[in-house]
Amino acid sequence: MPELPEVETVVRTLRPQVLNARITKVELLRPSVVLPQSLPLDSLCGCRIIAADRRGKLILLRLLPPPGADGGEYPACLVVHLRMTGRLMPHPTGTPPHAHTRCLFHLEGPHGKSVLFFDDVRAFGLLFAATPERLAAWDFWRELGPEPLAVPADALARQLAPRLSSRRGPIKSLLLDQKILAGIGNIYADEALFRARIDPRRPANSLDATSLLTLCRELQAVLRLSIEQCGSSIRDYRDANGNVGAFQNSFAAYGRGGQPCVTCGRPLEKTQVGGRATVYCPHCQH
DNA sequence: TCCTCCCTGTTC
DNA sequence: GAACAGGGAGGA
Repeated sequence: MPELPEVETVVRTLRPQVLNARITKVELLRPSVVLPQSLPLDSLCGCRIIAADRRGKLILLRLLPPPGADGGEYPACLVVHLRMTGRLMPHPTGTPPHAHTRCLFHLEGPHGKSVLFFDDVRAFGLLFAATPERLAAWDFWRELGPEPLAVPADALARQLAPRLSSRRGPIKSLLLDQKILAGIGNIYADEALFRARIDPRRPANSLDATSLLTLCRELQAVLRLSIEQCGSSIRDYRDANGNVGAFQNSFAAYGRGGQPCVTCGRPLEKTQVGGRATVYCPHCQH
């Protein structure tokens, strides 16, 4: 379940392997993973990868059109969303597709040839070969909320305050809303709320400035800790080298329903908030 | 603002 | 053989 720290880790491990490589061929094994507004993936052929970035949970491979490109429409970037079970990993040329390989990108780079695999067991992930115009017209992209780590915690709290002040829904649901804040999923929402000692069911507009600042501080802290440990691996997640993360060993709340709270020792409660599995400590979080 | 669906492997 | 995992779209 790649969230911000996992996607950041994928981008960091992928970058040195694909930078300055040229896409020579694309094999789309499952056409439904391509967004309807995408250019045909064949338009990626000849393009050179000049950067690998992250925005929220999105991976962006920035592209330069082939030299002497004329007339035809070329993508400026390839957007990849791993959703639940997506993986992006280069393999040696000739490696046969796996059972859940959705797309293959053949690359010719400074370090030789390779094939970038997009694997996705549950086929929730998506690919989008985008021009700047097509990207700007994508609602999800246009409405994406602020980056949680782009500014200090107090500035983040000031960005969030007006977005939460009119919302009576549970604070956890709003943390998961990519329009409010980009990159947070179920793991880091539960972990941040636990560390901030805030009940996930509390109406968002009931948080005062102090609580919101605490939440922003704890959210940033937990995201940074996880990035340091190369993210969390529940079952599917791997970085672009095939390595697992380590932060799952540091979970205080996520997946620990019924186990003792690391703060007070009482059992953690498992419930549903906004349809999502949620674990919290009824004694410590208010 | 909440519910259902998409998708498939794993767990109960 | 059903329940569950869950990000996001779409509908009630």
